[in-house]
Amino acid sequence: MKKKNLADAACPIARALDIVGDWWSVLIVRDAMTGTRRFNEFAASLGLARNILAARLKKLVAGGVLAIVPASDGTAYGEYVLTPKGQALFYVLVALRQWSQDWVAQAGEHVPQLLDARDGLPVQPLQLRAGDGRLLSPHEVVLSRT
Amino acid sequence: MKKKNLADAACPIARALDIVGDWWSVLIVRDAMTGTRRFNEFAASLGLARNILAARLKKLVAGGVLAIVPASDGTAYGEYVLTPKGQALFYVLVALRQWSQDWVAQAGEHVPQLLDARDGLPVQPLQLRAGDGRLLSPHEVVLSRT
DNA sequence: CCGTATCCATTCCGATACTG
DNA sequence: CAGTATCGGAATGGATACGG
Repeated sequence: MKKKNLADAACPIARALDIVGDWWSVLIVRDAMTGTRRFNEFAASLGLARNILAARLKKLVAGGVLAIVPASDGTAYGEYVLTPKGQALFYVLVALRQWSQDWVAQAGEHVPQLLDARDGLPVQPLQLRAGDGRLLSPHEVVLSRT
Repeated sequence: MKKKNLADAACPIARALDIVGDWWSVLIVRDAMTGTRRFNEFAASLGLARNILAARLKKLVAGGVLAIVPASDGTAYGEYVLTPKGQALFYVLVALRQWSQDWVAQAGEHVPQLLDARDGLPVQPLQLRAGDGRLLSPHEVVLSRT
């Protein structure tokens, strides 16, 4: 049987997973946010096979997360850059990274800092706020069934 | 060749993906946050095969995201509940859901509301703040290379 | 340097039948 | 009700060779 298609699911979380629900796509977006732009840069940084990198890039372009721009230097090849839609995934990566640091921490690892591009100050953790502005912890909030 | 193992990757994002990097795991956690606890409840809600549901639940338990508690009613079977580590994934789901609603919106859909469990008020979007308290947009911030 | 094409192994997923 | 066992098809992923 065919794999289930989440693109037209009722739940927005499920639809998001249809675009970035796999493994490599998330890491590609992560690398794109650090300035990686070229095919071989992605391949070298991620260490994945060229064919599946090509497939993932194609899917991300089709999903509107990445776009191919003509070139920045003189070369005839395109570069993969994040669209605004792709840049908006930043919050997802921050949340994931924060969760991992809080709960999947590894001994003696170098924690990559999240920095403000202008002043270099470390960014504060993500925070959920209720309508009246007060902070919420996860167990105070309910995710309604879709 | 073997699939690459991200469990001991240097990047916290990659390590997180080793636990919840697949499709169904995210949806299982989402359902767990809405109160789903029993095997067949998950199976019915997600519509996935029983064998892979069993495998995913096992992996999530091994990863410390879910725990099996004896029973809440009288039955002899266990129930799957989120650990604190699993509850902390709430922020990731909120970010993902928010991104999807902002950028992958579907016409005429019913948007599931995110509510404060106590007063029922809708929750405000996730916000990133710099050290001095001001709001940051994604393109203002740099995710440093890992 | 940027991909595509091919081959192969592994994994994922669905359907179903079966056991306690 | 809660799984386990098995099967087949599809997708994923790695290695490599090839053409633009």
